[in-house]
Amino acid sequence: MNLKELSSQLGLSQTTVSRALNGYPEVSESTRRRVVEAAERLNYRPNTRARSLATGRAMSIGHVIPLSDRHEMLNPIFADFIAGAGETYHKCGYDMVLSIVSDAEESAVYQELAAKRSVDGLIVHAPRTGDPRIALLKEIGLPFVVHGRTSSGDDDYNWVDVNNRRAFRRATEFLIDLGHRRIGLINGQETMDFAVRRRDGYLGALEERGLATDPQLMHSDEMTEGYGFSATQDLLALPDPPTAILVSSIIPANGVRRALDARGLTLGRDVSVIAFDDDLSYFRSVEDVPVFTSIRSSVREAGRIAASLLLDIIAGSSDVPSKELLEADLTIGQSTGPAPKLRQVISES
Amino acid sequence: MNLKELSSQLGLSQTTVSRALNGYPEVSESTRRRVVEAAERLNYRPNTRARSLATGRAMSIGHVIPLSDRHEMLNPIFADFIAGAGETYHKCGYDMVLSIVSDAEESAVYQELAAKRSVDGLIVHAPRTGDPRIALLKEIGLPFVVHGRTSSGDDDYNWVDVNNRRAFRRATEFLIDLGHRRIGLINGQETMDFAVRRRDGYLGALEERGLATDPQLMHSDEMTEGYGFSATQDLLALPDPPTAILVSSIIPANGVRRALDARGLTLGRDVSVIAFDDDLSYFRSVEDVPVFTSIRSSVREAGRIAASLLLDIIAGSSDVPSKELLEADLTIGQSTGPAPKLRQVISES
DNA sequence: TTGGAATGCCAAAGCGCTTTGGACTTTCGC
DNA sequence: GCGAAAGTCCAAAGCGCTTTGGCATTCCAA
Repeated sequence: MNLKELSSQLGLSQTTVSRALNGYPEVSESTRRRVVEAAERLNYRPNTRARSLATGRAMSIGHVIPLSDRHEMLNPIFADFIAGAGETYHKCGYDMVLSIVSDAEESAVYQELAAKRSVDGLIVHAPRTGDPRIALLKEIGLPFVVHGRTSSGDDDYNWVDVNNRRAFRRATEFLIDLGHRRIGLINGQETMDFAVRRRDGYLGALEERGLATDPQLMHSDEMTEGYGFSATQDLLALPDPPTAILVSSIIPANGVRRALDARGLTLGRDVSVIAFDDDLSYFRSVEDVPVFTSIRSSVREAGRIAASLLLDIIAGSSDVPSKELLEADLTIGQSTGPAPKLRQVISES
Repeated sequence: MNLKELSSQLGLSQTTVSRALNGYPEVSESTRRRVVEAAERLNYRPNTRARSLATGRAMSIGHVIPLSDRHEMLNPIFADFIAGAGETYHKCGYDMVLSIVSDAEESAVYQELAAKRSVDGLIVHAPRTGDPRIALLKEIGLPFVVHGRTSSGDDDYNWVDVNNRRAFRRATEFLIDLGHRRIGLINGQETMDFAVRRRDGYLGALEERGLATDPQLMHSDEMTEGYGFSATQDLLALPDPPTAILVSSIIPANGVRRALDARGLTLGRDVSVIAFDDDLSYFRSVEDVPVFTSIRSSVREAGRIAASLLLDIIAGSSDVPSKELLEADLTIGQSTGPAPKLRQVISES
């Protein structure tokens, strides 16, 4: 069923049927009703490819998901982010086209998507510090929104990000207030911009409070469960191990807990842990008091926001560059408590 | 840069340029080289929408990901599956269009994708028992491949699935061989077909070995970390608790371990655990001996297979219906050991 | 030489839609 | 009663590509 057939069945011109369906004013209410009813009945939907060709708008948004070269891993964060973005697209009649490519191919894919005109805009995932993609995309001229930021001087692009620095500063201060003096950091890969900001927040709080920083307390890698486990093992093996650990994601945090359990240490008593929680659906706590004290920010919500920002930009109804900084909130769970020494003092008094 | 411009720059007709780029024989090698070189230099790519309109092929595959109505959750399995499928599409010049929709909208979305002609085929995720989508898609007439199966009588469709029944039968037998007599099952939602097959495998092994089955030992729900935790708590609270637990995914398995730790029980000694491991990248073990004894089957590989099967079907180069049953292998890790009583007997002798 | 196949190229139609630029009819103010 | 202004509809062009059908030219066997 196509427009020609439909309009001939209705005894109307293609023009009128098209206008009727697209809500143009120059068609009478009675014929519009007739057209809409017939379209419904015959299950007519305009062919997207033809429509796109005629309008020049692809009606779809590209997401290019980088696959870590070293490990071929797909960060679970993407799944939730994309779920959020997808909701928005669906509401606005856009499609989402997903390319999963290795780092090396990534810029070629951007070029291609633009040249082939198969998307009207792009979401950029997982920006690195000084990420060359931003300059590339500006040159290409396709509207884009970055999930995260990149710390090169140029801030003239659209982004949606969590206030990572502030979040980690606050979490660190919270631990310091609890009496912790040696605090470990199990960070994400510090080629990623978000990881750098988190480290900055952590270091900033330590310095401000006059505490020593120690490279031995700081780990950085891809945020897997296994990494959380082995980094914690390393931290606990130090001559002067930390009494608290800051973890960059809920997934390695599971590994942290496993390492503590293996050592017979109790989470929240012997070692305090704060995790950054992207509110990944399948890890959401069921308990009244969440397992982990965490800095929380819904990555799905970020997806929704980034998507509607991008659609606004494409529609021309948004000032550019457009930036959105989301705050994360600190939720107290079972995994934090006073530093052990302090705890002793308290119980002795 | 479009075809008209490119061909006028080359002083050739659009026909010839198009044929040159698409590898048709009726163009001389020398002009073909000239054309290819110019296209390269001017960064020309055919407009996908125009090309699709002309050829009638959308050159993209739809994935409709259902969002659980109750929890708005996105199963992390999808991420890895899609990563695998994406690789295949990318290699073959196809795009992947992703729709994330709530259960209720799902069939409407299929109808729409078909009527709008925006995809050449579909992958069906997470089939339920007697899933109505299969009949629907047959009626619609769009090629499709199901990831998993559905147990209604009709088996006349394309699918890629893991041999869930066999996998759970083997895992159960393995535990029985270790002396376990009461074995818990922490299954996925049993509205899902895969979960039913797993339960069947588990029950089949018990019955064959003459062991009693006990509904109290069987849990079924969405496979979150929290569910693994609370189901384990319930199991341990039974008057006659299980000495071994079979878990349907690595994610609730983390919750299982947490519950055991909380009770002061040691994984693999006090309670044995086997998890079904979809080989989710971010949970892959780093240890030499994996943490969990598991039945493993790469869901990413399943994605690759399903995608290339679908492309073959679209190309007409595959017999239909086409079915692929993948076997899962049992990998012995640290989480299993002889049943506690037996262990006593062994150490006393 | 010459007829017939290759070879190498092109003009134009067509994919299914939107949109431009009328054309015809009705309504309305004066 | 008449011109202007709405109101309602349509034919045809055009989006950028592929593909059909055909036209020259060259090559070779007869």
